[in-house]
Amino acid sequence: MDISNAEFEVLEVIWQGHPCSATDIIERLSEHSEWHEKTIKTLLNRLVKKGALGFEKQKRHYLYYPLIEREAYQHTQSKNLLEKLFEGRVSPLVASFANKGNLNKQDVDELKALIDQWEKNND
Amino acid sequence: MDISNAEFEVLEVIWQGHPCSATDIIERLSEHSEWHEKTIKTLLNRLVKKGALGFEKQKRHYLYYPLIEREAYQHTQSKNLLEKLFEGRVSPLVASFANKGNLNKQDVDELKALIDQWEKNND
DNA sequence: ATTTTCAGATTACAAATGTAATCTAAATAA
DNA sequence: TTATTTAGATTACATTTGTAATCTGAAAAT
Repeated sequence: MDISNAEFEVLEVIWQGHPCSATDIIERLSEHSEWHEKTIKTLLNRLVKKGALGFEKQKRHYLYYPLIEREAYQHTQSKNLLEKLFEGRVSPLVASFANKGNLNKQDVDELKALIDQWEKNND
Repeated sequence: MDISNAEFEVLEVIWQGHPCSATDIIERLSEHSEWHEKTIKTLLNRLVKKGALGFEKQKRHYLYYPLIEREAYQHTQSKNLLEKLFEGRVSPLVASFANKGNLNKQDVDELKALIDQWEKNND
């Protein structure tokens, strides 16, 4: 299932709180985008057709909810990128950030904590 | 400049060794894909039009070379993904890999080395 | 009970993408 | 020198994506 950029924007607000009506979604998106209501309806339809969203009929409008979790999506997208560009491994990506001066102390502290945790679980 | 998946495959083999002729590229790609020669020519044209490839005329065929570096492409793509999915920070991505059991000792060792290096440069 | 409205369904249409086939001019073969 | 080959240029066409407009039927208003 391939989710386009525009579709992703819609999914994103649904992940932020669901189930929710189309009106809801349109309202929430209006703060970040200039999309026409009709555009958003189209994207909702496509997401349903792709199996990324489900809905329940409620009188005459629908309540939508995600059929894929944000974490799962994050992970598959990340894996795809790493496989495409970094032989599937994380450290070259981190190295690339380090080399460009795009790592700060907070990032490094978090990485250290992750490593400690990993070592606690895998000794 | 937006490079499609198919175009990326072509760029990838050019990064692996350039300058190179279309014939060269077609030959190298034939080991990994079933693309028709004409398809590859189309992709070369599109990459040139997009400014991702340059070429020099050589008698009647061209020698192509990349106009963007792989490292630069890696980095912008990585940043885009992180901004889209992880608030622009690397550690949540690493955390996601750790949580899925997708980190091994080599990865962790490399990350530790990166951190040491970073701390040496930023104390 | 009619009319109006509005949610979702269907249709529209241009640009990008995947995947080639055809055209054209120049180089090479005969 | 004429015929043939062939590299790159141009054209083709279906699908996906961005961005809506129109249609349709049921709910709400009068």
